[in-house]
Amino acid sequence: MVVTGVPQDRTGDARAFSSSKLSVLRKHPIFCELDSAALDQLCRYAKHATLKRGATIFSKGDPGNFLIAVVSGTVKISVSSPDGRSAILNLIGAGEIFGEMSVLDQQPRSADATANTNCEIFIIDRREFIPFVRSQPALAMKFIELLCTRLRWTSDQVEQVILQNLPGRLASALIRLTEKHKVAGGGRTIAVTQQEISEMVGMTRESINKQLRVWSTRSWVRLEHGAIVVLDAGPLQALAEAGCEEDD
Amino acid sequence: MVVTGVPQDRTGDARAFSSSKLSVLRKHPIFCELDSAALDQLCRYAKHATLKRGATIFSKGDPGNFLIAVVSGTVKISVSSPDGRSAILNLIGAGEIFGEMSVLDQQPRSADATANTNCEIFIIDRREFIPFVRSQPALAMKFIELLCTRLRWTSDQVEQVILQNLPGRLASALIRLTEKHKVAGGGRTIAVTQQEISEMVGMTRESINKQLRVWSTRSWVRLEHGAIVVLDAGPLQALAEAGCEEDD
DNA sequence: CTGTGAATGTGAGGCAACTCACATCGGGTC
DNA sequence: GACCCGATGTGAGTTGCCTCACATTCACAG
Repeated sequence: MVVTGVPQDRTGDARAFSSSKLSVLRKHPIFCELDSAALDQLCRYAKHATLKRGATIFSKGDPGNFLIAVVSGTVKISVSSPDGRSAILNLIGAGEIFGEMSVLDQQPRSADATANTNCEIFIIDRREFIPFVRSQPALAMKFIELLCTRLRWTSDQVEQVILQNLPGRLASALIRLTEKHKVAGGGRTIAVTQQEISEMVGMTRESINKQLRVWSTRSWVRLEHGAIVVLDAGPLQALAEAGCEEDD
Repeated sequence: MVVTGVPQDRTGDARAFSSSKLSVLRKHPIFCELDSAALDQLCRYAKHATLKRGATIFSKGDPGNFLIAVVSGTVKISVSSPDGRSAILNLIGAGEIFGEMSVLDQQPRSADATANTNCEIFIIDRREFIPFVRSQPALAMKFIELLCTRLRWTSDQVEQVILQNLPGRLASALIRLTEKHKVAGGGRTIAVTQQEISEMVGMTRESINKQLRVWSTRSWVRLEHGAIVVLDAGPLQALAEAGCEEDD
């Protein structure tokens, strides 16, 4: 029901991870300003787990009893229709947390979370976490910021999907993804498959592929296996902002 | 830039509104648990204003220096593309608040807000409000809940727009709107025009009209001027959950 | 009760994106 | 290196929704 097919902390010794837990949590923007004592307490709550690609972390409709910090790998947040199509709402990478919404508002999970690659995660239980938040007032403000970030991301997605056509949506998605992993320099590699992009923008893989091919002949992007490299963000930015214009 | 073409509190006497302010704010789920002293303080911060239909409250990209409580009327939260098409992200009715996101995270407005009907509103400035929130720890938790509600609403919208076809999207939108103004009883009237619905689901008014006509012949809905009455939510619910199925 | 503008109703024709049906490529594993 | 499977590339035919171009109805102001 919770983490399926996943042995939890095979060492059996929680302290074996406590130093790495500390260093991982300390780096997270949500927790980085906590004092050592608080971080230490949080580490004791955090349970370590490893997941195989494809493992279900939670499903839409589940009660939301825990939040998750991703140590390595990526997690896919998605919803799916009865006929098998699915929409990717977000991809959560190393150093990010997710699943906080249901923990905070006690409502059921609003989407599915699955391991998109093999993953290493920390699980923090609601029963321990909520009192912890109450004891750390600054943490509530951090969560407000996090929720605002999520809301902006999701609103952007609505805006694109409703207002833009294929080239515009794809360009917007690429820009959003390059901005997420803010790396300096011109060529930004986005580690997603074309299938994944297609599920993020709500169009078919075939259509996405054809558009990307066009752009690759113009050297706006380079296509690799399991990745897209944005070579020239300029024209893509222009397309993303144009709303529903031509691509040619 | 802020409230355009709007005389602010024409009486010139803030106290003339203080009792009504109090009664309005007290009713709001965000503020209802505050003690009288705190509510009183909040009322002193709240500036009263009336807006004509179509008035701009804020625009996408503006700095977010105030939050708004709607006393009467409805406010439209929308984004628009350069070619004039627009997408409605939310409709805010009497008793609700909006514009909190930019106030909380200090980022620019992510959408436009305009008076969808003549409105009466309270404006609360960020400079006064943020210290107030910090002095009322319970209020932060309330805002976390509010943001979670917004996030669920917006995620739902993404899900619908990506996964569903016209009948499914329209059905989902109608269900969501009936649930928002939770009124007991079978026939629920939704006070929106077909144009507005079309901008919420991202399809043309013509397409929406044709679908609604089909449903009205089956007595699932009744069409009125500026409103849609849901007579039988059952089949609509089924369509909304079916994802991308037929409507017949 | 008459004019006016917003909201609604309806049809004909077009096209962007989908569906389906493949071929190809790459990176693993045995 | 032989196999396999997931990812990518590509074309031909189909369709759901859009576009455009109107008629009609309602609400309200004068």
